[in-house]
Amino acid sequence: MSAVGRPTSKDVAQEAGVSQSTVSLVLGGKWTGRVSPATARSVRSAAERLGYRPNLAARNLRLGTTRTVLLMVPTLTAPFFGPVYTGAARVAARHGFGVVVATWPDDAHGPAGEVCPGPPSYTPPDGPFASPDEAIDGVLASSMAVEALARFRETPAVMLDSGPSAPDGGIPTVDFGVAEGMRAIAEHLAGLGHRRIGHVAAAVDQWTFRARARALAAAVAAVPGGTLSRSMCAIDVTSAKNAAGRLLDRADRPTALVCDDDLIAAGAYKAARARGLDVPGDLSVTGFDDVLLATALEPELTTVRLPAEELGAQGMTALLDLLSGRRPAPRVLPGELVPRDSTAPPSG
Amino acid sequence: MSAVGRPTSKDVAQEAGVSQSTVSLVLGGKWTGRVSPATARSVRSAAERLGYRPNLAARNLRLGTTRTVLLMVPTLTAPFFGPVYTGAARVAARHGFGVVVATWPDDAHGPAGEVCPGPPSYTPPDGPFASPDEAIDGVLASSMAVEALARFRETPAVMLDSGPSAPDGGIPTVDFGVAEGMRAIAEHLAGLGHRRIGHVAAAVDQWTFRARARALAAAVAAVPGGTLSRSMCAIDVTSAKNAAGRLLDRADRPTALVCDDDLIAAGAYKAARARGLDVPGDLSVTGFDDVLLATALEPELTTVRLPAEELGAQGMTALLDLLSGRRPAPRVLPGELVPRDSTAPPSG
DNA sequence: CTGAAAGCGCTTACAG
DNA sequence: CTGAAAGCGCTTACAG
Repeated sequence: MSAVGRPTSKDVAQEAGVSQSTVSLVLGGKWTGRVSPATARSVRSAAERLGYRPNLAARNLRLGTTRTVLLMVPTLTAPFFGPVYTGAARVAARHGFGVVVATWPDDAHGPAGEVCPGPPSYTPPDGPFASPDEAIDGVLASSMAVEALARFRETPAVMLDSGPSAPDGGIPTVDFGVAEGMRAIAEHLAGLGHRRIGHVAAAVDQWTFRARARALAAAVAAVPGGTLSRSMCAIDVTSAKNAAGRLLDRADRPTALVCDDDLIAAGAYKAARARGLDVPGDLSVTGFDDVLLATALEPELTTVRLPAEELGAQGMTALLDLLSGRRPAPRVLPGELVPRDSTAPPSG
Repeated sequence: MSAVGRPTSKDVAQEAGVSQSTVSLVLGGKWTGRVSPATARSVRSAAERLGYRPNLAARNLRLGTTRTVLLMVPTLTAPFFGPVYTGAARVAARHGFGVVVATWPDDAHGPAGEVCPGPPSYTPPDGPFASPDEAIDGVLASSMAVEALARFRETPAVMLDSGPSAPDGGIPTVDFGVAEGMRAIAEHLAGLGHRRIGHVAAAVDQWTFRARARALAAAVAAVPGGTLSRSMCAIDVTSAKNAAGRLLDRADRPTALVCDDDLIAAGAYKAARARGLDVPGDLSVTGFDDVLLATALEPELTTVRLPAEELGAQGMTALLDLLSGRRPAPRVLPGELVPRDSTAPPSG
């Protein structure tokens, strides 16, 4: 073994008394019929003895491939994206790929000028140098604008939860059946007898929220006597509470609040209780996504389950297809209505 | 530019009419005083024209470093670890490092035999080959057993939220002041007049939970007349509800339930309401962590705020120190009691 | 069955 | 100020 640092295949070769190429053959699993079993055994044991781990940079350089895929998500702080990662990583692992996560830059940059004194200083070189996370074979981009993919012009990519792409040679997509989900909610509420619906909508410029708003509007319009009011908010409890409150303070108060997200529904609960309104007795509330929170709330939330882990898994499958030269067809994962205890017939 | 694939520095050199080494010097930002400004300009513009991006594998191989750090967390599905990543990534980015995330293997492997037909098949080579995520300079390991670090024997590592390490040359650590936090909760409850305390404890073999149990037991023992009962559960709402229920059904029902985690507290709320007990009128409940859920619940949860993002940031700072040859001192981030509406004096 | 050699695309002495 | 060359540690034809 060389004087310093990790052992290389050369060190293993020397230890085993064979050539470096033989080591590579054996440890790469391509030796059968080319290397004698006895030699193979001795190589393996030498590698073991030295604690040999191959240098991935060298292999990647030689192979021109990294067997690594980048998953881009808006944030890891929202409860939705953990499962997306989990699903993607599971499928990737089965095919010998790794997944690295990147969040939008603004997620990685907190308020300026805080935190931790005295780390080593490093000035990134000027010039068009890549950040470390770009040694990848492909990218899985979730819940983003198509334009944001521009920097990956040359990289095989699949878009997740971003809406259908251009029909002509567009990027492969995997989406949720958001419109069907919203329609199911509207029909559920209409079936209970609700007519005055309020939409507590996320003020986030993403396809998924535009699709939700569009679908809800259409579905309510299809209900005889159905009316829709809307209030926008950020995806946090306080903002949602305020937005829901605005709807509840109207003269023609809605009997049901359709929320764009489970967290927003939590805010709606608060707005209701602050006004002495019982959920679901005086007001029905629905969520969207079915994250953990939905069953932690009381009453448990009627919502639409979006299979986030499946989104990651299907997206990774599509990307692996793409990397193998196939053209995956667009996929849509159905959202499923999960009726729980936050919806009931309107009172009075 | 070569017939196929991305342009290399050689292509840029040819385009600019200079040598490859000059390109490397210029784009690496090490040219001042060694290359004429005019040449530098022409190199830059050639690189731009060709859309040149350096090959990271080659650079890593040459430099023997990847400027990438691995963050190991138990799961990304729990709301706690997103912020840890965010804090770590923010500090890393400031120093030109990237962060890749790995979860415990069991997080990446769902139920067998499901999902997605027909992806390209790949059999990982036998032998001691690394998975793609191991081309790293160091590791940040959160909330894990020290033993699990064995595979990183040779890799600089910092342990997060895993308890103090061996005093002699142990791995650097960043921990939360979990014991102080638990003590603050106990004192808060004692101050309100509570004596019969129930502990709804996470049945998870991690330092942080052992420390919570130990600290709570000691703090309750220090209260005159204080008694502690305990019930264990998994960290999910249903399991927590059952465990809390067992405590509430005892003859000497506790007047306060101390929960190891905010999600467990949500289960405790449910157990209370199922028995017609008002929180906090009939029963005080406390959580731990202060995740989003804490303020989504009603009443809002009295809990201990653990600065998860700061844990990631401080951990990364320590790791960068370590990579620079310094020995970071162990750090403890204080947990802060956040009194909200789920605690009150005991009734009767 | 085994080994010598080329080459992936960089960075960095070294020579001029 | 600029270029030719070595070498990081692999994989894979190719020759024997």
